[in-house]
Amino acid sequence: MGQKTKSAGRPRRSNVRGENTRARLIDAALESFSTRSFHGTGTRDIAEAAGMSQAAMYVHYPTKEDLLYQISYDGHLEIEGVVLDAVARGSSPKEQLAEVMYDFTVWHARSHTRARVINYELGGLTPEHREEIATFRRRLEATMRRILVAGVEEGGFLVPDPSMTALALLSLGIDVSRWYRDNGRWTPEDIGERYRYLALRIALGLPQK
Amino acid sequence: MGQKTKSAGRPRRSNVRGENTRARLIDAALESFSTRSFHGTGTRDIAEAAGMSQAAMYVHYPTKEDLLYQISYDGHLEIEGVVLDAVARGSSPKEQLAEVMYDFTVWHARSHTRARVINYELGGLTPEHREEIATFRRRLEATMRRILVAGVEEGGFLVPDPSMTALALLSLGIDVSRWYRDNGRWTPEDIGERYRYLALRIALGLPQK
DNA sequence: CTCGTTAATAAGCACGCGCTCACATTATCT
DNA sequence: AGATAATGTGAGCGCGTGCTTATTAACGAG
Repeated sequence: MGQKTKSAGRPRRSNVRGENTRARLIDAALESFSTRSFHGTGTRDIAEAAGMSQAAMYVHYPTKEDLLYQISYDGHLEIEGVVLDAVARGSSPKEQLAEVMYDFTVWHARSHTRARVINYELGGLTPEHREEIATFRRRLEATMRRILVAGVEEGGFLVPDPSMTALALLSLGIDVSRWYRDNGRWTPEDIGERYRYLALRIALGLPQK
Repeated sequence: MGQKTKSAGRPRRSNVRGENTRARLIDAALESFSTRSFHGTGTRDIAEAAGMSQAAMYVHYPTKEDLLYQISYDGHLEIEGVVLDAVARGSSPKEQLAEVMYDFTVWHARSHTRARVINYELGGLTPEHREEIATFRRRLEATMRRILVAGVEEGGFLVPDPSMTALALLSLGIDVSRWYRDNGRWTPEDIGERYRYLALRIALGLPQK
């Protein structure tokens, strides 16, 4: 009672008709949030870049913040999928760490636009939405931590503080989205390979082939 | 000719009279930029937090962007000092890497407010100012790279790609400012020690004492 | 004491902001 | 075909934005 009806609840998924329009809005918002930041982007900019009137945007998203929320939600869902797939492919902690680190890093380089928004623009979310995204991130940290703990228990890993080390490994991948530039000297795959190597050195402490 | 006189040139350092006032403005801007982002902060917010009228701010800084520039400039100068001091304290690449990584990380945790602004709000700078800050950052990367290259040449380090590894090591420290929270479970020194250890494992590949 | 400089203010200007409204058009369903 | 809901628009509202202006007070040097 007395609750605002606006901007609450799950990401919307109404009929098919406006699907394409919504995708264009998301793309436009993504691009602008990434380069000019959430607060630096106007709703007019977004609508114009998506090729429609400003009011049309409000047909699909009730607030500008909802665009950011949708982007953040979808992005975190996607990363979670990437990471869980990578974990599933590995049959030992060492393999899992290698797979996760590679995919996580490659994703952050390849999708650096999206990654920048979902990592650095969370301050634009409402407290409720921010908290919802935070649980995604806690799950991610727990997944990484679990791999390290398993590796330690099986005897291969030497990791004195799995909690902080998990944070550090994720840090490496996340921060790629900050410094990565298209047309730089490395491809996302180059970086993924190097970072996988770094992760294994951190966990195993021995030079890897 | 035709150049805008405003917002150009080095950080200002006029007479002593307003020194304290300027410091208050910088502190207020720092706090607000850090939590609400550059574009999310109003000049009225800054002035009020600094305990003066909005117009008084313009006596000391010609634009809001100049506040950000001053913060960024001073911050990068400070980090550069921290890093160069650490390098000077080490008498071998291994010692230098250890010292730099510790101090760099501790600084980013301890000064996470400043660090967040100077790492994540650079998009608010004018292109000229942004470029000026970029040279600070290139120098920093070069310093780290030089340590790694020296360590490889002296035979102790196993680092296949010093450029990317230098970036990764700096990444680790920088990203601490993103996730660090006061009253968290670790002190800045805890994180510094752990990260020094990570750096040595990355460079040397062997478990360190 | 005078004069130029620095510091501070209250008021306000032009404009851009997020968002709404009344209304038109279009697609879908019965 | 006609009803219904979804999709789109132009105009505009109230307000907050960065910044300026006119003015006054305090200060330091000659």
